[in-house]
Amino acid sequence: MLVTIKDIAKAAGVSHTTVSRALRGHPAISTETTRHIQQLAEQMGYVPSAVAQSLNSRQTFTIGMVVTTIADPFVPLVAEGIEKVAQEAGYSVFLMTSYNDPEREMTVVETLQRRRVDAIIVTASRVGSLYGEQLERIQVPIVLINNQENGEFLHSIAVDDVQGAKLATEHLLALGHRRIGYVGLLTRPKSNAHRLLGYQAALQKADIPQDPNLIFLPPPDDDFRCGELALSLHLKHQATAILCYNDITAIGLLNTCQQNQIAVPQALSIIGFDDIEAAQYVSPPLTTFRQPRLQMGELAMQMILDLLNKKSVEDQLLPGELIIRGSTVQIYPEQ
Amino acid sequence: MLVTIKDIAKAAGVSHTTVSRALRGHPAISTETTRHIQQLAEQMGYVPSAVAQSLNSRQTFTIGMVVTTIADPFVPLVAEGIEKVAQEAGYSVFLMTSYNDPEREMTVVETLQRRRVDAIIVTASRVGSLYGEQLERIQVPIVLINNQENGEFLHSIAVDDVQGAKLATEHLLALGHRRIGYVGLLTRPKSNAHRLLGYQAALQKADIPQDPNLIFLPPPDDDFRCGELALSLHLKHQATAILCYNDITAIGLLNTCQQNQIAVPQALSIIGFDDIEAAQYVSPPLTTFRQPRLQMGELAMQMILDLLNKKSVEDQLLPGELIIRGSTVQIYPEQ
DNA sequence: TGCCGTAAAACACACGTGTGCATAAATGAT
DNA sequence: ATCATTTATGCACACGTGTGTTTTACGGCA
Repeated sequence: MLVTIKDIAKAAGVSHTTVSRALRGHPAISTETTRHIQQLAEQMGYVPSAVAQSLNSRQTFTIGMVVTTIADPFVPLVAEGIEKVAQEAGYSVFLMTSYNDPEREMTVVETLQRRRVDAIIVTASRVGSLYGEQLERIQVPIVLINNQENGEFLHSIAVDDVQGAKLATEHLLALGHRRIGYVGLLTRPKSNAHRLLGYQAALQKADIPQDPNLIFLPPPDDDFRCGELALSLHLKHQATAILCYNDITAIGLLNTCQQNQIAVPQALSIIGFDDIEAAQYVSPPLTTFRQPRLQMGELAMQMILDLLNKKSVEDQLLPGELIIRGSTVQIYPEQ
Repeated sequence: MLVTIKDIAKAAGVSHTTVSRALRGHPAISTETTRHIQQLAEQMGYVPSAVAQSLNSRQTFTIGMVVTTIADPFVPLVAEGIEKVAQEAGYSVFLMTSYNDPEREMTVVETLQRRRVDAIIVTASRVGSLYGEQLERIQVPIVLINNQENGEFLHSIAVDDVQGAKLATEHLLALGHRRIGYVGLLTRPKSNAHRLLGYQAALQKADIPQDPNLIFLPPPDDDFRCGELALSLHLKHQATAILCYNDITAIGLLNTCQQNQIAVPQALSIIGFDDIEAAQYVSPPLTTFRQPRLQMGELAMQMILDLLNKKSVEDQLLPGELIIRGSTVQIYPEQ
């Protein structure tokens, strides 16, 4: 059995109250008693029960981190940022996966409530949008990271999708491309709309007429597979460059190009979004718009801490950064 | 404030005891009262407090998952397996990262103890080996996944490193390679030793004399960087194939080859270990030994459940599978 | 009518920790 | 020497839930 403050009290010949106070350095306890009790606690290997403390204080120092799946390449670095800041502030993190499965989403919300988490961070999941009412009933600070459709009462951190797609498109324009395609994903309605918007804004600013054939929205499928299908933008519609919704899509496209003997970037420039780890390893290495994932996690947890301290917080729209690698190149004049 | 069973009791005009029993379907409570109370609980939005239940039952239905970093490409899929099985069994998972930093490792162990987790799973971290005594004192089932140096009192799940390296080497031998190099990592002493063993066993079985120059153990560094350095095995020591400690190392090597105009696999075959996601995206796609990561996570959590149910369990040494892709090829006779 | 058995619900306590208040002892002031 | 004040500690209760035991009420039976 584990050592409790009552055990220490018995050993020291005092009441458990005194032990409790001595251990937290309460001024009303004499220096000598305090020292003695602390020493005794050390000897007996006492470790306070967070469970009992939580029950008493109505704070668990626990947060729920909801993700669609931790295996999504976007998620781990965000999780790392969250966990790091949380741990430093004395909070522990519950990992909960929803798989975009309604049943599991229900389970997750119910579990968060049962566990009495102090706050919730939802990353790239539908939970934030679909279960808004349930989440709100928990009466706990909630921060959403890159969520689709955010409710107005929730706090959020997101990367500036519009700006990102705009920068990426402008990069391609600067390289001389005029027929630039966009591959979107309907499974991420909000950020897809924003990235499309950025793409269109860049074209418009450069006075390039928009060709609807160059916007490709494949039916919902594997991200990678969507990239493979996007090759038609090049084959059928003469795109010389393609902006992909994310890196997985871009890598899928890259892959098909290799199988079809289409030289990247010589024949086709490809640009991704996110800058996942794999982006730098493929060949050619992928030009992409980097999302500051670690920072997003850190900021989200910091925002939670501020909310718990009743500080006022503001939603953040982070800038991101275009990383130029080998998959984009100046268009050949003869084309 | 949240609804408690006392609130329900007041509303129903009974004692909280009756409510508690009614909610869990105790036979001593009349069917009518039970129905009435359950209905009331539903209406009032009652969600039981796991904290209070834990204090009372001395079970938290919580496990600690310790990883070096969740950003390690090996980890997320293992974590997914753990979380999935845990959630189905009513357990929640604390994510704790140690970063191989002694101070944080101490914090993690202490936190696990404070939180009164029912069990612990340690993945690819030193925590399992270095803090054996502290962990043991927690008096809780512990399962280690692919750990370095396992203590004898802990349970473990690991992939068969010897067999994996042997299969990989035999694959290269079958392709006609005779000068096969091995790049190891000193930061993972145990699995490195095992993989080296498998490599040597395959050579011996094929009656190939061993050349110490073909075994390269770079000084501790970034896994990727170690791969880059391993190019010397080819340039200085005429290796026609190189077995790398893991995929990151293999990709590092692959990268250098491309920068130095060395054709892979024509001039040099490369083989990795793990089969991380990126392995299939690089070009040429990487031949590698796949670790069943999802399954490892699931098995680990299942083992925990068995241990908690006092079933006897056995340490597992899983087989893995050689995935042949494009980075290995029949050696050219003229070489 | 009195006894007993049974059903239904309440009482009392436990889990481990923390806090307001009362109490006891020690100190100082008059 | 007495009272006020400070110092140090203990008591009682709270947090929300669960369980062994007791109480209450009711009906059946002798």
